Amino acid sequence: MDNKLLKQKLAEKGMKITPQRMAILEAVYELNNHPTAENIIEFIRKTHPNVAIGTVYKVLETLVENGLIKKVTTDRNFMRYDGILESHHHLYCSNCDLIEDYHDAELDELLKKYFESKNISGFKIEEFVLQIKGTFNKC
Amino acid sequence: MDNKLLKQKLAEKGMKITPQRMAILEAVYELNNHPTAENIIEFIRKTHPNVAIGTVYKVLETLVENGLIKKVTTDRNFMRYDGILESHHHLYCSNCDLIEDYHDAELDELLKKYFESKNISGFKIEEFVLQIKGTFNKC
DNA sequence: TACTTAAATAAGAATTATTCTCCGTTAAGA
DNA sequence: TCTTAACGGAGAATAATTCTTATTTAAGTA
Ligand SMILES: [Mn+2]
Ligand SMILES: [Mn+2]
Ligand SMILES: [Zn+2]
Ligand SMILES: [Zn+2]
Repeated sequence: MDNKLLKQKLAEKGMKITPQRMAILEAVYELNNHPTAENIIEFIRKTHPNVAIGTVYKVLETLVENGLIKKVTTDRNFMRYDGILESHHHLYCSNCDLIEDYHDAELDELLKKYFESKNISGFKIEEFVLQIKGTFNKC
Repeated sequence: MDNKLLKQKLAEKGMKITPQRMAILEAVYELNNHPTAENIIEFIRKTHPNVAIGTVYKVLETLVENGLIKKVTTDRNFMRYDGILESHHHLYCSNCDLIEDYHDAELDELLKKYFESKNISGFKIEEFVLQIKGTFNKC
């Protein structure tokens, strides 16, 4: 992804544009399989050897708050991040740490319809994420 | 839950029966809103003041491995646990740390049917967990 | 019931991921 | 160019979890 676009994404959210933010946002996009902070640090070190670890965590938090990336939960004790904002679900591998995207507009529609009819009392739904747990044949 | 039943559950899995394991398993059942290790430690301290923290983590891991409890993922940096084994989904509150169970056999059936028709190539599904994010009116 | 032993626990150190603090630097508007 | 609030670097601090080692115990066996 080119710098123009990265700058634009930050600017759209009214965020100050800094090299660190651009590098970290780009890393989340490039490392497309839900990278950890660790993965991101390793990646950006290649081009930005002196970015502080604390900065990476801070920037990731800020990017999440501003809706430029999302957190992906795992049953391990570290966080993972996702640069894909459009609604999608996740295939979690039971054998390894692989989390694959599962895009399915038909499923989204099905869920949306289902919960429109069936409204949950006392709760206002913002979004769904279906965790699909299982194993990949390749694993 | 009485001791007989707790013992039985451990025995069914071929696990050695210890007071610590019984207390921790009972705590997960009693603290029914997806307790953290911290919550569990606090709870069992009332009756078992000298259980080591390391033991709690170890036992929780063992209970998960043996399929007596499940982990519940959050976007915070600690794990939560669930004593309810039957398929169900979760309402995550965006305002606080509340995670409420959402049981819905109709939805389970819908998902099962949907993924039977639509099979995901190269992936064998074991279970679904739908994360329903939003806000409770009371929050 | 007493004996045996592998497995489990207590205590506390160590590790890991993440957050915080403080001070120097910089982006962006005037 | 100047100003300044926001940002980032360095490293200490914290919080959750894991590891290590010695001691204890559950549960099978004689
Ligand atoms: Mn994704
Ligand atoms: Mn639950
Ligand atoms: Zn795998
Ligand atoms: Zn709430």
